[in-house]
Amino acid sequence: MLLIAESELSSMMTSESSAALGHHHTHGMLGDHEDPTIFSSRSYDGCGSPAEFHHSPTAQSPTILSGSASDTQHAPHINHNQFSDTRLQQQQQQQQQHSQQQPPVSPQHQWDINDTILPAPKVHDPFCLWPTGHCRRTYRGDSDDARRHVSGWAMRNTNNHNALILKKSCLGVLVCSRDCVLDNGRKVHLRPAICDKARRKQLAKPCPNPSCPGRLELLSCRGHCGYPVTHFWRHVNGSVYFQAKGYHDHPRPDVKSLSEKGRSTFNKQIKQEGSRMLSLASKRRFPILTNEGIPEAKRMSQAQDEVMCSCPPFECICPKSATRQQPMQQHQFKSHPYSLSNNSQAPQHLCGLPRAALPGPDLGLPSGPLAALPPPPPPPPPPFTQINITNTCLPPSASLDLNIPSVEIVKGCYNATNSQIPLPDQHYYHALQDFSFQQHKFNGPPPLYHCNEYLQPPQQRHEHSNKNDKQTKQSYNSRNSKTPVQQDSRLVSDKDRKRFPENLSPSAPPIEHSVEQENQFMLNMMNRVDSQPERNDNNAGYFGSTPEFGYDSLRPDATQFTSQDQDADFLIKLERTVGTSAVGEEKLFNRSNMDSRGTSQHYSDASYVGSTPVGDSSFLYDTISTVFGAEQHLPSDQGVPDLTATTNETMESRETQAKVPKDVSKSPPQMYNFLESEPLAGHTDQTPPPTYTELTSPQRQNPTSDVGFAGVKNDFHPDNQSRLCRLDTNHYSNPPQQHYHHPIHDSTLHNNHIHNFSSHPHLPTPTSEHHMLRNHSTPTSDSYTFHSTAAASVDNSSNPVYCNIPPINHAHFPSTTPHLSCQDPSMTPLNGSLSRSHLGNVVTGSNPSVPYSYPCNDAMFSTSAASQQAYRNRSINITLTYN
DNA sequence: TACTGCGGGCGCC
DNA sequence: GGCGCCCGCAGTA
Repeated sequence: MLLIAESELSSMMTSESSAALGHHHTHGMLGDHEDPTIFSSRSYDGCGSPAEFHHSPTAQSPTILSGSASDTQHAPHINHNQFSDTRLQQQQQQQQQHSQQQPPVSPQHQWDINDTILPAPKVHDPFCLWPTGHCRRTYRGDSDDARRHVSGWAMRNTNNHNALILKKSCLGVLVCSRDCVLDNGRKVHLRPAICDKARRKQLAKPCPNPSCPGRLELLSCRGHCGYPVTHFWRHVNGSVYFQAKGYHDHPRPDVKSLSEKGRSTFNKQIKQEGSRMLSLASKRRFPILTNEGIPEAKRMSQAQDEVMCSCPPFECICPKSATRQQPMQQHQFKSHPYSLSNNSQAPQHLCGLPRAALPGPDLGLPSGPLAALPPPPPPPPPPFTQINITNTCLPPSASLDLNIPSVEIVKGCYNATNSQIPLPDQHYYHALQDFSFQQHKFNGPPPLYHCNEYLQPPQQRHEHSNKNDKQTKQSYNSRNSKTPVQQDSRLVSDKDRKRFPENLSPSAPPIEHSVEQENQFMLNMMNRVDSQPERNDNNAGYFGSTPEFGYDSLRPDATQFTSQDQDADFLIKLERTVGTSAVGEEKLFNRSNMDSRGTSQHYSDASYVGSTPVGDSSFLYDTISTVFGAEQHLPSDQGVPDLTATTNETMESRETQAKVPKDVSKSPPQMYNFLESEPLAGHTDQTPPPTYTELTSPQRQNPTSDVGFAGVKNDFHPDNQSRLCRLDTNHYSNPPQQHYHHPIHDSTLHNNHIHNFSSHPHLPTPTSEHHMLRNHSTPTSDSYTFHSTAAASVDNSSNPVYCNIPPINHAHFPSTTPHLSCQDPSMTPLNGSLSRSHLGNVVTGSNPSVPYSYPCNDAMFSTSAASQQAYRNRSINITLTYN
C-alpha cells in the first residue's frame, strides 16, 4: 500500500511536491502533509491548459488548486482521516469543468531543441510530468516545474556539451530481482537515485517487500534506439522548451525507493490503515492526473502539437520516421471514417499528444469508399456490469501493475508507421487502445502516452525522410548550430493565461462501419491502384514504407514480385482486413468509444468515487496491464541475479549491460503493454460497478478452445466469429489445434537473431496471429480474446498457414532483431541504420518463403527471442457481461 | 545526504 | 563532429 501511495504521489507530484522527485518528500503513504486533493488537482492542472496550470507557485491559481511545496505543507491540513470523498468529488467536478473549457494549449512545435532560434510560443503547454515519446513542449518561463526540469522519470544529467541545452537521460527504474509482487498486488518500481553513489546504495538494498528475499536491480531505460530516453531542456524566449526522445520501455518509477525505514513504515501502515489506505489510494488514483489527464479538447489541439521525432535525420530510426515520409497525406486521411485527425476518440497519448497523431493507414491514395460514407450513428452502448479477464499466460498470482508507462507494444505494432498494417488493423489497434480502463477514472480523456509524431508539416517530415540525404544532414547541421542564444528570462504575460474558446472535439469516429465496408474498401483500393497517381517517393504507401510491401507492391509495374506473390500480398492485406475486424471488436469499440471521450462525464458520481478498489475499473486496468506487463523478468532472459556478487559488481555489471545493449541477449526488453480505455457506460448510481474476476493460469486456459474457436467463412457467423488470416486461401479456417509455446532459447543464436523460424528445425513456424474473438454463446455477454499466440502451424499441406498478423504485443520482430532473410545481422546495428521494414518470411505451404515485411517498429528494440516469445505467448480474454 | 547543473574527458561511430 | 557515458566538482535543499 505504501507503494500505491508513493506511486500515486509520483504520478501527481511535480516540483511543488518536489519530494516526489526525491528531495524532501516525507516518505510514506499519503504523508500527513500531503493533501490528496491538492495533488490531484495539481496534477490535473499540470497537464491542463496554461490558464489552468497551477503548478508554479507564481502562477495564479485558486488556492485549492495551487500547491507549492510550502503550500502543501501549510495548506489546510487534510490527512487521510480527513480526506473527504465529497471534496474529492468536487475537485473532480471542477476539473471536469475545466477540462471542458480547455483551450488549445499549444501551437505546432515546429522546432527542434537544437535550432538556433526557437519560435516564441504563443501558448504554453501544461507541464507534463511523465513525458514519453518524441514530444516537444513549451512551458511557461515561470513554471517552477519546468525551470527545475522536473520529471516523473528518473532523469539524470547528461553532458550535452552544450551549455544552452540541458540534457538528461533516463535511469530507468529499480525493480525486484525476483519480480516479486507486493501484498497490494503491485510490483516494485522504485525510483533510482540520480546520484550514482546513492544509486549504488540502492542496489545494495533488499527488495522492499519484506517477504521477498530479492534485491533491487536497475532496469535501465533503453527506450530510445537502445539508449535511455533523453530529455532536453532549453530556456529561451522566456519559456522553457522541452524535447524528449524515445519511449520509456519500463514502468514508471515510484516516488522514492523504500529503504528499511520504508519497509517498516510499509508494514506499520498496513496494520494501522488497513484496507482504508487501499481504498483511499484507489480513490486518489483516479483524480490524480498526470499526463493522462489532459482534457479532450486540449489533446485534440495538441494533435497538431507534436510534430516529429527529433532524432537527427540521418540517424533517426524512430517509428515516426516513416510518417515523415508521408507528407501531404494527413489531410487525405481526415476524410476517412477512421480519420485520426478528426477522431475525437482516437487513442490518445502521453502528454497531450493524441494517438490521433497516428497517421493511420496512410493510403497514399484518394479517400476510399468509406471516406465518402458518413459513418452510421453508433448505437447506444449497453452497459456491462462484469468483466472477466482471463489471462491465458500468467498465473493467478500475477501482479497488478499500476505503473504502466505507455503503450509501447501497441505503439510499436500498430502505429501506421509500420504502414503494412492496413486500416482494419488500425481499427483493431484503436480497439485495444480504446478499451482502456484508466481514463474513466479521471473523468477525462484517455491518457496521452505518445506524442503526436505524425502531424508534422510535410517539409519537416520530408526533412527527415532520408537519412542519406546530404542536404538533409546539412540542413540539420545548420540547424544544429551552437550559436548562442541569449536567454530571455521574461515571464509570460498574463494574456497567455487567458482561456480559449472551448475546443470541442470532433464527433465520435465511425465505429459502426461494417466489415463489409472495409472489405469493399480494400477491394476498391486494390482496383484503383493502377489509376492512382505516381506516388511521391517521400510518401510511404498505405501498405508499407517499403516497396516490397508498400504501395508499389500493389502496382504490377512497380514490384518485382511475381504475380503469385502479388496475389499473396493481396490476400494478406485483404484477409487482414477481415480477419482483424471481428464484429466483436466493433462492439467492443462501440462500448468503449461511444460514451467516453466525447463527454468524459462518467464516473463523476459519488458511487464511482466511493467504489472499492476491487470494484473499481482500475482493477481491470491493472489486470490487463498485468497481463501484458508482468513477467518482465524472465529468468531465462535476465538470468538469476547473482546475489553472491558484491554489490558494486552486481550493479556495475547490470548497469553496464543495460546501458549499452551490446549483448542484447542479456537484458530483454522491458515492454509493458497496457490497454487504454474510456469511460465505461452505465456506471452510475443505479449501476453497480463492474466486478472483475479471476486470472486463469495458462495451464488452465486454452487460448483457442475456451473461446470456441471454429472456422468460419468469409462472412461473419453470428455464432462464431473467430477468425484467422490465411495466406493460401481467402477463407478462414480452423486455427492450429495445437497451440504451444516456443521453448525459451537462451542461446546467443536465438537471442540475438530472429531467424526464419520456418527454416529452423527447433522452432515451429511462426504464426503470430492475434485474435479478437467473440463468443456469442451468451446473449448478454461478449467474450473477446486478445492473444498473440506463438501458435505453431506446422508447415505442411494439411494445416493452413496463417499470415503473420501483427499481434497485439510484440509478435512482430523489433527492428534490432535482424531478420536474416533480408539482412545480415552482423551488418545491422542495434540502434540504427535499419530499414524501416525488414523482410521476413512467411511460410505459405508449398510456397516456402513469400517475402513479407514485418511491421517493425524501428524505434523499438528487442533483445532476445525468448522475451519476444514470451510476449507473443501472452493473451487475454475479456468477457463483458451486459445488463 | 542527495539532487542538480556544469564541464572535462573518453570511446564509439 | 556528434553522441553516450563517466567522473568530479560546486551549489543547493
